[in-house]
Amino acid sequence: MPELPEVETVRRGLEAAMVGARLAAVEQRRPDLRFPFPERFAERLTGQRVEALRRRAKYLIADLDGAEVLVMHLGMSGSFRIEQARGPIPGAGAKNSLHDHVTFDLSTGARIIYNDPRRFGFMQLIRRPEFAAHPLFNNIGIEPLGYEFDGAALARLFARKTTSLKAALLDQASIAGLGNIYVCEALHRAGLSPRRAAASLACNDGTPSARATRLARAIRAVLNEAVAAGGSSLRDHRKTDGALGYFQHSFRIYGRAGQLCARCGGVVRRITQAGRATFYCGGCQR
DNA sequence: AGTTGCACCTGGCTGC
DNA sequence: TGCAGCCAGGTGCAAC
Repeated sequence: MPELPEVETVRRGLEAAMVGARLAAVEQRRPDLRFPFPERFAERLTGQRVEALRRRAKYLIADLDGAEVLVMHLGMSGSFRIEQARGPIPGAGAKNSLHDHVTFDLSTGARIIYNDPRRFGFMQLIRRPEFAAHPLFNNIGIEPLGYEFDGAALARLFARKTTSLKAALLDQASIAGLGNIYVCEALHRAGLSPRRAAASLACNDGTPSARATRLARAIRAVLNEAVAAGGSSLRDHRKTDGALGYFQHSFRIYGRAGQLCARCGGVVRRITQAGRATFYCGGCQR
C-alpha cells in the first residue's frame, strides 16, 4: 500500500490523536510481523507519553518521553484506524479484526489499532541516542519534499549509476519515500522513459540536464498532489478515520496498460523491471 | 561495490 | 461454485 503520500496521510491522522496522550495500555497479539516484536514490547511502551509523530521515508516515528523511540513501518498492507476504546472489543472471529495485531489504548480514551494482513510491516523500539546510526536509518536518502531535493541533487545522486531510471528512483538509499506508483507517475509527467539510464540525467560536464529538473519538479508535484488528496486507496486502504484517499482517480499511467495515454494518445505499456510492474507510454516518454 | 532476484505473507481477481 | 494461477503499494538478503 503505502508510499510517502499514504504514510504522510497516516501520520497526520495519528498525530492528531496521539501527540500529548499517554499509552495507557498496549496489546500485542502475535509474536512477530515481518520481524519479531522487541522484547517486552507492550511493557516498554505502557505509560509513555507521545511527544511527536514524525515521518522519515516510509517510516512513522513516535517520539516518547522515555529513552526510546517507536518506529513503525506499514509494509505492503499495514494500516491504522482509530476507534473509541469504549466501543465494541473486536471479537475473535470477526473478519475485520482477524489481522489486528497491535492496539494502543490512549489516555484520551481513543484506541489505535494496527492491522496488517500480509504482515510485511514491523515495529521497533530504538534508544534515542542510537536512532540516527541505527541500520534502519543510517543509509536512507534525501526527502523528495525537502529543500535539498532538486534536479541537481538527482543528477548528482544518479551520476554513476548503471541501472535504469525506474530502479534508481525506487532505491531508498538515494531518494526516500518513492514507491512503484509514484515513480511511474512522475516519469510519465516528466516525459522520461523508465528504461533510460539513470546516469543520463547529468550532462557530460556533470551539470544537471533539463530532464533532471523536469523530473525533480514532477516528483514534487505528484507527491504534493497525492498528499493533498489524502493518498491513494488501492484495495481497502483507508485513512485513520476510515475515509478513503482519492488520488488513485488521478493516476495517469499506473495500472492503465492497454489504455490510451491522455497526453499523446499512445498505448500505455506494462513491462517488468527489477521484478516489478512498470507502466509507461512509449509515445511521450523518452 | 553495485545490481538483480528471491523470499517473506495473505487476499482479491480472472479465467477455466 | 470452486479452484488454480497470478498479481499487489516494500524491502532485506543472498548471489552474481
